[in-house]
Amino acid sequence: MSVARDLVGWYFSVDGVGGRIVETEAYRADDEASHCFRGMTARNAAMFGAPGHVYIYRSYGIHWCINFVCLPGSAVLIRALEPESGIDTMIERRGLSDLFHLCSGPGKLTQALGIDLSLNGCSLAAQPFELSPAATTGTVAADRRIGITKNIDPLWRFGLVGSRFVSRRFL
DNA sequence: CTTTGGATTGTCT
DNA sequence: GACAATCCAAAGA
Repeated sequence: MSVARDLVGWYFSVDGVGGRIVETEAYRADDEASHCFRGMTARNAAMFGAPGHVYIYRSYGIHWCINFVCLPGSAVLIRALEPESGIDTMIERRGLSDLFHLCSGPGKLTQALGIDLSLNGCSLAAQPFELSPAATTGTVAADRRIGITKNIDPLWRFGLVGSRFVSRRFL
C-alpha cells in the first residue's frame, strides 16, 4: 500500500512519452477486488512475477490497464498521469488536444503512451520504460477505489490533492 | 462448449 | 447524469 502512495509524483514514460504520476490504486493478493484473489492464472501470471515488472490486462474488452508489480500477487494500478514529455505523440494517439483528458484514466493513459499486451511482464528498469523518483512533492490523499464491485471500503486509491489531471479530483 | 461479467470510456440527454 | 460498446478469461454444465 505504501508503495502506491509513494509512487504518486514519480516520473514515468514509455519510449520518451510520459509524465508525472498523479493517481494510483493498490491491489493485493488477499484483496477480493484483485485479479489474483483466486490464484494464479494465465492472464494474471505477470502479477506473481518479480517486483518491478508490469502487469497489463484488457478491461471491458476495450481498454488496456497497466500495473506495477511491487510484491508477488500485489500490484499498483497507474490511473492517471500529468503529461510532460512527448505530448504531441499523446495528442496524436488520443486524437484530442485537451491536456486534462489526455491521461486522466487507466485506459486513456495506456492509449496515450502506446501500451499494449506486448509489454506485459516487461521490466520497468528496461527499455522502453523510464521511471524516476518524485522531483517535487505535493499533498497526497487517500480515497476509495473506483470502478470495482468488491471490497470497496479500503482507501487504497491515492492521488495529488487538487490536480486536474486525475480521473476524479481529490479534495 | 456456453455463459458471464469486468481495476472504463465516450457519447447522448 | 445515464448507458451502450465490445473482447476474452474464468466459471459453470
